[in-house]
Amino acid sequence: MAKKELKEEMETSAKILRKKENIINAALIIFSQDGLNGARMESIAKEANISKSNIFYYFQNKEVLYIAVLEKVLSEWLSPLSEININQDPKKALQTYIEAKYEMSKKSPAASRLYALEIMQGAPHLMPVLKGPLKRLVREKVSVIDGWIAENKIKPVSAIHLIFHIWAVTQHYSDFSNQIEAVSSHTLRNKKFAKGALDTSIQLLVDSLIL
Amino acid sequence: MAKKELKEEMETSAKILRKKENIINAALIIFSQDGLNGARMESIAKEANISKSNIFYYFQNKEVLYIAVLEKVLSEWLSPLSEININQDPKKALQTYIEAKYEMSKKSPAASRLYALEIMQGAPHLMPVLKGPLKRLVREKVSVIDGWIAENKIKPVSAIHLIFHIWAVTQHYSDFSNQIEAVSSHTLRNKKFAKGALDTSIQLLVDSLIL
DNA sequence: GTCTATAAACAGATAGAC
DNA sequence: GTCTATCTGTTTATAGAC
Repeated sequence: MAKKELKEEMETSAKILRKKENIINAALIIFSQDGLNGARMESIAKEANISKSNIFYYFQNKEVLYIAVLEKVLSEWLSPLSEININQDPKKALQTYIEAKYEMSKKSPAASRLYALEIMQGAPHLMPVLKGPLKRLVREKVSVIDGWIAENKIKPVSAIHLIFHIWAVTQHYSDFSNQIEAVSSHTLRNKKFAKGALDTSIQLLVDSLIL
Repeated sequence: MAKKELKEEMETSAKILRKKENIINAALIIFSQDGLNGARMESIAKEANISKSNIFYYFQNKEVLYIAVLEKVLSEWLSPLSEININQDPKKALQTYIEAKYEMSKKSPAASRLYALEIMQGAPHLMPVLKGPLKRLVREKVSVIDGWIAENKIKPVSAIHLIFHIWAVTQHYSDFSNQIEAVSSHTLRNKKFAKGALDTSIQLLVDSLIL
């Protein structure tokens, strides 16, 4: 019966997705530590609690798996920027954006590291996204910020460099947490320390621009 | 004759150092792209224009070479912070520090990336330096900045987070140059763009603190 | 679908000629 | 000192039992 077959197919499909999801999550942890070349399929298998060959049942090869991990990470990684628009209050909009970036870095440090590794290695799998959708998105937000300046709502500042500064800081507290912890004995997991980091960013990157 | 032998030994030694230097420079390029595990000795050999086995004549194994590269990078990487002291004018001192960090990132992007990769992978070879000399250095500079605040020379700010913000930005323009170039079509090699980056950092991280 | 066993390719390191 | 050839251990990927 067609209806039953369809239901079974959906269940199977959902099951496959869950299995793939499990592998992708394990792969994210390993790839984010060692990069594409440095990561070992054996380590991913161990992390996922399955056999190495089982991974190859779901993913053709290492690179296909890597790209699947990147795609999962990317969508959520670039989304908060989209929220900013010209009708918002500048202080509130920028503050919300920075908070969202901090929140993501804290929630998904592995995703942050993987993104950083990919970019630092020349973004071989990501360059089209950077040059296409991300570039358009940034250009759009630059004109929003320029609009605020033109309306005398914030002090003059280079919009694109402001965006880069925000990216720099939020990425740094996540990716360099080892150094930060070694030097200061704190990480973003410490609430007071996290508040200090965020407050300093707001003070330097937002409040300093408010007239 | 003793004098002649000594001279020959020194020449040999200098020659060995030059050879080692050549290998280290090639290794820096490869390690900074792929990290310790991801890098291939074959790639380093090719970059150095010698055979793979020749590298092993000068360096016992891959890790010894990696540590030699790290040591070369590290000394110059952490030095500019030392210059800051309480008797300087705050604006000038911070500005000079930021300029020095930008200059280094521009001059040695590979060194910057290698340092970032090592930190992101848990700093297995660098942790003692971070927890020892770097931590002491930072603590010292925090008290310099706190001194400026106490003397009402700059606005109140979290000194350690200010330092982290400066590190974040200078590291970012170097390590994420691929993303920056993809998005903005410029790099720090473009003088006008580099000036825009530096000016924005000074505006946000220094001038905003001046009373 | 998942596993064990194994093939095939690769990479670090060594041996030995020159 | 530098190279080519090779050894040895790993690692990706496949074959085949269950």
